Amino acid sequence: MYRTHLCGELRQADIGREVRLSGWVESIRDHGGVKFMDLRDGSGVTQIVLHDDAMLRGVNREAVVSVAGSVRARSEDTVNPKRYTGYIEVYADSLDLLGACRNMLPFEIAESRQTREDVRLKYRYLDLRNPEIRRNIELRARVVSFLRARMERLGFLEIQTPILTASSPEGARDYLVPSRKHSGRFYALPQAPQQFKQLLMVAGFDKYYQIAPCFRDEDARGDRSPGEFYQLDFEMAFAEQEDVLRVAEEVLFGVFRQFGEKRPASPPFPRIPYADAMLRYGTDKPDLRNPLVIRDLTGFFSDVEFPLFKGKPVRGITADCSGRPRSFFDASLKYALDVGMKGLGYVTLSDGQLKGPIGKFLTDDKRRTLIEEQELREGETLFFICDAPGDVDRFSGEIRTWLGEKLGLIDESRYAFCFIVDFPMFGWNPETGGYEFTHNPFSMPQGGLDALNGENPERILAWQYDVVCNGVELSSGAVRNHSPEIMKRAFELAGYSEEELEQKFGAMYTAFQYGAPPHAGMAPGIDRMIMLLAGEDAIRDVIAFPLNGNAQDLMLGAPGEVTARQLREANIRVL
RNA sequence: GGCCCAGUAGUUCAGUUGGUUAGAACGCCAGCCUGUCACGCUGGAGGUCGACGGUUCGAGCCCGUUCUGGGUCGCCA
Repeated sequence: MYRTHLCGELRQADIGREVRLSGWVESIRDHGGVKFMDLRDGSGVTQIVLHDDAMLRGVNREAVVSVAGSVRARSEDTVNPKRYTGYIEVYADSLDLLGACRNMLPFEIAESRQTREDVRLKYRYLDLRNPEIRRNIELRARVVSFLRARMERLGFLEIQTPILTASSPEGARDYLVPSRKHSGRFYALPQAPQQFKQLLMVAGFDKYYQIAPCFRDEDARGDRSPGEFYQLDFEMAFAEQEDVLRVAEEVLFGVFRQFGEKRPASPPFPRIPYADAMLRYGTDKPDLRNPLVIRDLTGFFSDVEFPLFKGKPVRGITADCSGRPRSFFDASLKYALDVGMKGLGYVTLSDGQLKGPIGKFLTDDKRRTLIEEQELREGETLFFICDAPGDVDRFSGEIRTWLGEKLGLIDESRYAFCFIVDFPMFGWNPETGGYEFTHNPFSMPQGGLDALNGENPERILAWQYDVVCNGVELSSGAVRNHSPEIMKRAFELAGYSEEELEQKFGAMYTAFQYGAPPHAGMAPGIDRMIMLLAGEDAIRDVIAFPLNGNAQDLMLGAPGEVTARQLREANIRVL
């Protein structure tokens, strides 16, 4: 009744047809005797030609109308080659106003991205009419559909896990839901389906996945939604680290090849041990498109009389800065100071001589050694980063990224994936004076019980891994600890008694005593995946109805106040 | 919670050293226009300069407080 075709469908082959189109009025160009209307729906835009003033009564931009008419060819000098439908137009015989647009628009649909974000979010349904935003949401739908198909082809079963669940003692802040029937008690929304998926392994569903909503009450970032986000959560029984990484390679490469505007490198993705990543890239989420690497120069400087570097770790980054003016090096120093470094030294190999602020502290012998060991070529500059052991890696990483960007070394045409593996299991917390889990308490320590009993805890590695793409952390995962004995000992090292372990993770601890298979998994973030695929910088641009940075829904007004009766029923008194 | 930036018309912004009636573009309203496609032309309406307080003869502009938004750090096992 409302339409025979979509607005983006009609072509020259349809000339002569009687059609009916429905959609939103994108623009009206009134020339007096003849009027043109662009009619838009999700598929595209078609030009309508009208001659009757009465037809347009009450019709303005963004009103919803239905037009019946005939498809006609455009004359050669009036075609619009910028549109697929630009070789035809629809001569309107009648027009029905289905939904008037009564209010002045809060912003121009086509330029909504230039508008203040809080206004966009308040009228998100208008923002979503913008084809640029709509494309992201369509992309998201296709990606999710692809992920489901691919996971199922690999033999995974999608299982929904509860949204109303128990508060978990570790990790992020929970969203709490008061219980009506149990006064003073609370559900929590899941931060991740972690425990459920592991219990599914115990139950014998040996390949589980889910497009899983996750809820965490933490502050937002550009690449982190406040409140809620989605993960491609999966878990495999009778699997070790390599089994999981191969699934991740297949799925991620598949989705990035099919939907990405850039070129993903083929699997296998590099496996980089955490310690190497920190040394070579200064971060555990390196952007491998940046060819610069960090070298350890601590040994080289150990016998150099240079007070600023005395007794501290030193790192070096070699970059070709030839042709860069003095201001470039001043800017590099300014950046270093901005991020909290005390300085940034460098030497440049020029006419076979090392020139620059640090050069004069080196003997001729050391200069030769430096040039040879670092394989310095004419015109290249070696930057020195020196700071406290806890800071030097991070600062080196900042300088590596800055140099890569400023020197234009980042290859924007590709997706560079890697796995970071071999994360440390424990870290020393000077405040509590004890060891604590650095990542996930459910991870299996490498070396198992023997390592926990024999090794220095700080040297124990976990079967724990991250997926990183272009410097963005896409996922964490781990081989899980499925042995009650090992779990007990691991928690003991982190300062928990068996009673506390049972109290906090009772269901899992008990379940693992009834025959638990070895299992492993991960959970790539869907929102970040779409962000990379769509080339967006803000995660809100790939979510249909995102919360703002303060975790508010400006459209529906959440969080909002509730009635006294609702509070009474929930057994809540507001302070 | 800390730090940085921004709040002026529906939207995006300009606003000089503190000085007459706060401007522009787009949008909106009215009129004209038979080939536009970001149509064009003419005219018009539209402002608590985020709020409060202070300095001053005089504040959009200077000072203080506060609110809102964006970014960032903390946080995110």
